[in-house]
Amino acid sequence: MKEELKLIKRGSDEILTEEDLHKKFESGRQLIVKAGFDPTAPDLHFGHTVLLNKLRHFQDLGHKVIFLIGDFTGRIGDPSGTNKTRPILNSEDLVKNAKTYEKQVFKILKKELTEVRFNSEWCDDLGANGLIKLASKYNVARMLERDDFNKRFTSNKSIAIHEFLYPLVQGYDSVALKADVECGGTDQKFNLLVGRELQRDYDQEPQVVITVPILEGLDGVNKMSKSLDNYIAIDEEPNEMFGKIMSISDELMWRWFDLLSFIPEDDISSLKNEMKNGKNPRDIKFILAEELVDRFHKQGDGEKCREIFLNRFQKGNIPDEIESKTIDIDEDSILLVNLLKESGMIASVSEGNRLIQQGGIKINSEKVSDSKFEIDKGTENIYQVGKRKFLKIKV
RNA sequence: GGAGAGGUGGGUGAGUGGUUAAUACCAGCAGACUGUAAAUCUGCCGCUUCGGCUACGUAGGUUCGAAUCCUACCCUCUCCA
Repeated sequence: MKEELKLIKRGSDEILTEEDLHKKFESGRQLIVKAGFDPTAPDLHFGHTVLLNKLRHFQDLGHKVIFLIGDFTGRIGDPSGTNKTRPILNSEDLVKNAKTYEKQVFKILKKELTEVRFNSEWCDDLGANGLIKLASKYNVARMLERDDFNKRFTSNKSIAIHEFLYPLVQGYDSVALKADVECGGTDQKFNLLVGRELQRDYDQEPQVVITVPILEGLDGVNKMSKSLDNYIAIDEEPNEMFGKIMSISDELMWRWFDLLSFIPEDDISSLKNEMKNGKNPRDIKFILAEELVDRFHKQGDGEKCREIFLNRFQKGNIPDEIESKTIDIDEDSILLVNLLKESGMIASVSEGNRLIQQGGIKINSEKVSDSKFEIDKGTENIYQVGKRKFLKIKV
């Protein structure tokens, strides 16, 4: 029993309440563990995996995970401050997104212990009456306990009524599913707790709320999200993934070790010591990068990526595998900048000229300094833009 | 229903008739350096057939000249009811 608790506690921010969780474990039955996901963002990234890992832990203990896609709540829009109206997805898109989710999610979760559900299943039937009834279970004073609402309320910023519905509906999901446990990011704490309250109202045993920390994105400051473009998707190409991990700051690296790595905590501490004693932080970052690439791709891919990485940057070598492309032209020759634009390596001719000026463009490892450089028809060369964009182009 | 504030380049945000393709910061990109795509430093950061062209919510207008003034419209926010 103690072991179970320990596993769940690792990497969790809060467990509300631990005592309740203990009791649920004691009961010996299979628990229903719920976690909600946005229907619009099927690109799972590292940030999501903090939560998914936690769910996986429950599965390792034999419990059932409900992967809830909030298609109904998605229409409301989470009151996360910037609330833009979200597009209402048609059922076709929903099915498509769900499929994409499933494809990615099972890299972490066990299929046989996972159930994918949509909350429109029960929310659509709720109707106006049901919604009003649901709304009557909670009150404004309690809503305003939520930090975000509270801030906006006291500073006279607008809070739309429907924003109050979001936590309610999310909480109602827990009622509908008879959830025993709900996991979510720390930013979801309030919403998760509403679920607990509502279940009590519906004469259910209240769910245990488990929050996991929010992972900072590549910039090291903001939370990882697609819209900030500071994320690493879990189905990202191995070398790209490896490189992106290497690009995080040495400081952020430790945070990622804590939240993403499965390396025992003691080993992480000794790595910290090694760095203090002069070990190159890069080599420690390699450990993290390899572990994560291995996890989301094939075992051993991480090592390959490291070799390629070293090769490319230490020796300035050109990678072994380069995508190739053929561009047709009418004339006998084409301006280099135009060719690069055609191939999609650069966005505009102006950008190309700038890059040439700054010495950022190479052909077959030769730096180009002439912005009027022409490429003859019938040639095939390796073009390099910056340090990591390579393309073999046949003209 | 009444009163007010505001919409500027990817973001934040200056600029209130003329060296303003538009201050600054952030992000981004390149280069240098480092046994990291860390940190730091430097440069760049609308598009272009390099003559220009298109840009400051939208559409008109005033003017030699407007992001800056006028008119209408759209949108966002706040306060009072």
